Amino acid sequence: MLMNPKPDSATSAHDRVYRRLRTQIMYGEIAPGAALTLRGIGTEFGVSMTPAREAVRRLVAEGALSLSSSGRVSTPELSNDRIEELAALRSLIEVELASRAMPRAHIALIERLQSINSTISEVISNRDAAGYIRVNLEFHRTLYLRAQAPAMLAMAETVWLQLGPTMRSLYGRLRRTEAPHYHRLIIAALKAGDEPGLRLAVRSDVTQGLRLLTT
Amino acid sequence: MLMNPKPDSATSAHDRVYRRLRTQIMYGEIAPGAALTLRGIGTEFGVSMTPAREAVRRLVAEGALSLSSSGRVSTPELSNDRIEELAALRSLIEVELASRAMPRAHIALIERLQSINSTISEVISNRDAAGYIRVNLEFHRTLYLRAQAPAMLAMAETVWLQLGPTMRSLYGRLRRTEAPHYHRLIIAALKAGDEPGLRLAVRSDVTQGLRLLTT
DNA sequence: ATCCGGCTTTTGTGATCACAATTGCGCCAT
DNA sequence: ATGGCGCAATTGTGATCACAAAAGCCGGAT
Repeated sequence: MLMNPKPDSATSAHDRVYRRLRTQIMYGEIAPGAALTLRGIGTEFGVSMTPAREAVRRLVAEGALSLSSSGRVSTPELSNDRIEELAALRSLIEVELASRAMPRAHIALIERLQSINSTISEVISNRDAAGYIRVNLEFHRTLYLRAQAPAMLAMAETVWLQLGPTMRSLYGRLRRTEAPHYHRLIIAALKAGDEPGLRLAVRSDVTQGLRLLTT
Repeated sequence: MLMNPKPDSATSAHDRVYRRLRTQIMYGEIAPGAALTLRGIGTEFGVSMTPAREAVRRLVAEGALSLSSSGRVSTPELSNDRIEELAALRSLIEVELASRAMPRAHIALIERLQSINSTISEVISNRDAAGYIRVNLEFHRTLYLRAQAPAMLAMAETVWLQLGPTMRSLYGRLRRTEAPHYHRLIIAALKAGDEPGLRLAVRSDVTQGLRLLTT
């Protein structure tokens, strides 16, 4: 007989290191260009270099960290061209995810989205950049999970990961005082069953941060 | 003064292993579900387990290999749902790449595409599945390189990688006798500067293999 | 004060080892 | 012949070590 082997806690050391690093990067808790060392990560998480190396390699493969020619690891500093590309990718993938999620979006999901959206305000008042990014992404992820498209969602999360360190400085410049306008448009389009409106709202929300680069 | 440090040959061992494995997987030279061992890979490439492990981890992170709960590594066997998702991703990303490449596509590029396309016929007559996949992807990559969008191209290649082992069996069922019809449509649209036609042709070419699943 | 040289320290890489868990084979009982 | 049990071989994981290269630092010359 196979007992349930604690599916969440039975993780290897490199996986723990990977997940914690990944979370820090995705939520913009590490500044762009910050340097990391394998031994430093190892001692920070209480493991040897081996799991630290594997976690770092994995994050490099996902574009969350960049590797200098001499093997040094740091969070990437993205060029404006690359940011534009990643925003375009977010738009392409997330519009599709939202579109696929819409037919399955029942009322409980919409209420959940409204609840998440309402917590954004208090995070904003605390000037908590990482918290803002986290709640914002939770809003999107909650919607996209309904699309039942794990490969697409993984792709979208990879893009979020690559944008993580940059988002912090971007949202830092953005002196926001209220919950994002486009989130309300997304919820309204979901309620109305308005698919073109949903696609437009998601595209607008995703590319909105881009304006900070050009202006 | 900084001399050019042989940018292509100065590679670490794990990178050599990674690239060779990646090529084999992307071009469908490994059947879906095939098992791999770290020690096996190590001895095959004349290195120890350490570089083999890093190469495998990297490929797992890219979705090119799948990891069982006990850490065993194998090429993934994709469900039909996942294949549909990946095809949809190819369509989204590659249509955008083609669209961005079109304004920069001068006559030399079109001739290059025609040249690549003409070699497909002879590969087909040899019943060389891996060769067919390789030339087919080279056709697409050549076009997309002109888009000057490295992040998008990397995303597209990741999808190709995930589909690699499956493509072999897919193209195996496809008894093809001539170069793909949609490649000629792509070239014609490029020549005519017909952007909607190009988008349609790319979308059709990319999702064409999918019909083998449903019929 | 600034720039250059050499030296020390830090850092990544790859090999090897000990260990635990899983796998898979063979043997035995029915 | 078949199904289950147990042992042996295989395999992934993580730690440690030796080594080479890169980075940072300190001092001296100009």
